[in-house]
Amino acid sequence: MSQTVDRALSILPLLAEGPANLEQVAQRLGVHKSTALRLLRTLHEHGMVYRQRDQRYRLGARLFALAQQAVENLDVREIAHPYLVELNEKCGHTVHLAVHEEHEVLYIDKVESRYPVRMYSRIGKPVAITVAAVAKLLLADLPEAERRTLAEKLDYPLYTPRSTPNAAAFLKELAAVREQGWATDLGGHEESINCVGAPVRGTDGRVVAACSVSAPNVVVTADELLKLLPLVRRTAEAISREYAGRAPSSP
Amino acid sequence: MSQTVDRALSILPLLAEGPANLEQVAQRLGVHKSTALRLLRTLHEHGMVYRQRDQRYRLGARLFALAQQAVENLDVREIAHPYLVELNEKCGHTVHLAVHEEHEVLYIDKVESRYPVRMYSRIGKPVAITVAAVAKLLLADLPEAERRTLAEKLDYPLYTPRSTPNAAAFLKELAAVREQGWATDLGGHEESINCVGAPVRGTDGRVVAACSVSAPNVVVTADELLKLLPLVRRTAEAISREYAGRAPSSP
DNA sequence: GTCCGGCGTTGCAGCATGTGCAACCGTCAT
DNA sequence: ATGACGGTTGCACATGCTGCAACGCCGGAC
Repeated sequence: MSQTVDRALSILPLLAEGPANLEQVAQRLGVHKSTALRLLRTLHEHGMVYRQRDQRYRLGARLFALAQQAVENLDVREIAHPYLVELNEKCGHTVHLAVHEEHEVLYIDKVESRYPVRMYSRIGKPVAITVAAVAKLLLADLPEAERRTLAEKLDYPLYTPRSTPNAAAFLKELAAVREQGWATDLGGHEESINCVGAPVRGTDGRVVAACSVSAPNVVVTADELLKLLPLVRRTAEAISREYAGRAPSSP
Repeated sequence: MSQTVDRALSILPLLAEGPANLEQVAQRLGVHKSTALRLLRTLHEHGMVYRQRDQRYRLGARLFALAQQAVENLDVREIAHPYLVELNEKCGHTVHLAVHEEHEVLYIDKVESRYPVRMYSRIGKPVAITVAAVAKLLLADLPEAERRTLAEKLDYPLYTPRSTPNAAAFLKELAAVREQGWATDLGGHEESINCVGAPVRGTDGRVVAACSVSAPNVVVTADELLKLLPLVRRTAEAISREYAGRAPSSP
């Protein structure tokens, strides 16, 4: 729409391929040297490009700083919330969103079940890290070394007979979760409650959050809850797209 | 220099603080809504900004992709080379540049000593990972869990009586290196050869490479070599600045 | 040492292009 | 229904971007 800006922005992907000098830039843009110079100067003033010793241009530090700041200020909860509400409207059960932070996994959002029977959980509360579906999803994404170290540090309380008993079992479970891209907790925390969850991923594919649907046996059986898996996964993927900024946007 | 581009680029840091709608952007830029709209549209076409469901604007995925591609295509060796040559001209000894790659530490550049006595090493050759100064620098920067796992996997060949004997000693050495920001190898690989090295860091502070100066006892004593430490560190810092794109650039 | 070629830089005249305005539209809340 | 709000469109004006040509600097060739 704006020619000048259009040209200036076209320089960036070009420089991403590697350093280039003024003439190369001008040529690939199809403009006069002086035009390219002014564009590059403006980009330079904003720190978007950097001038090497040999005068060639490269992408600048500001670009990285911006990208980093943007990620930091991205609020998964804000973005995810409408999707969680939608998910709740479709299935009626309790919906959770959780993140991994400082050796803990925390609930950061919750949409209450529309059934009279509700489950106990609170936003900001750490989850049962060895059994919760969301915890498995978040920890399964850690690099192998960190996963092992963490697994060995944890306690494995036997909330129920189906709780994860020890580090070996936990690591095996995490490997499975990592592989399949979803997770469950079938009565591992409270005998009568089941969950299914799926990961929310950022631009780089790393898991930044996890969402889950939970319901007590008295409302739906585990088998029936598992039928919701595709819906949960689609929701998580929609959040991922919006979070990563890839969704098709309207005109 | 270019008003339009200048305004367009000013939008980015503004959006990095968090999502904003058209009017907010227009207001903070001090321009008419329609002007801001056209700028945002252009940015949008290039994927630099993303439009959320609620119509507000955010920084877009392209920005992250660009930043990532740029770091991938950054060639440390190319950037470092002139600095290594300069370092060699100042001290006369063999200068090495190494990176950490796939469980190995590799020499990727070398400037030969100007003294007749030279040391054996080859570009592309893996370094003695448990003793070399550059290896210590690169491994010291790994996250604690990975460092431990790696240290336990390694063999500790006794090249000399001063070689690192085992994982515990190695981890202790890495902790010291991490703390002090430089490393040595005093006869740990070959009895008569000493090295001092310093890390090259990227924008985010992570160590991306390490450079070192090596010299045999017959040319300079270890004490004398250590006197070069400030010079080596300054060189590594200069490379870091250039690599990270922070150096003061000429008009 | 001198010349030459390449590349970045500057000043300028002309007009393409970006600008602000005002009117229009869709949505939401009252 | 009605009004307010925010995004969108078309347009006339002049701003500020464009390409040209001339200049200066550096580095290599001979």
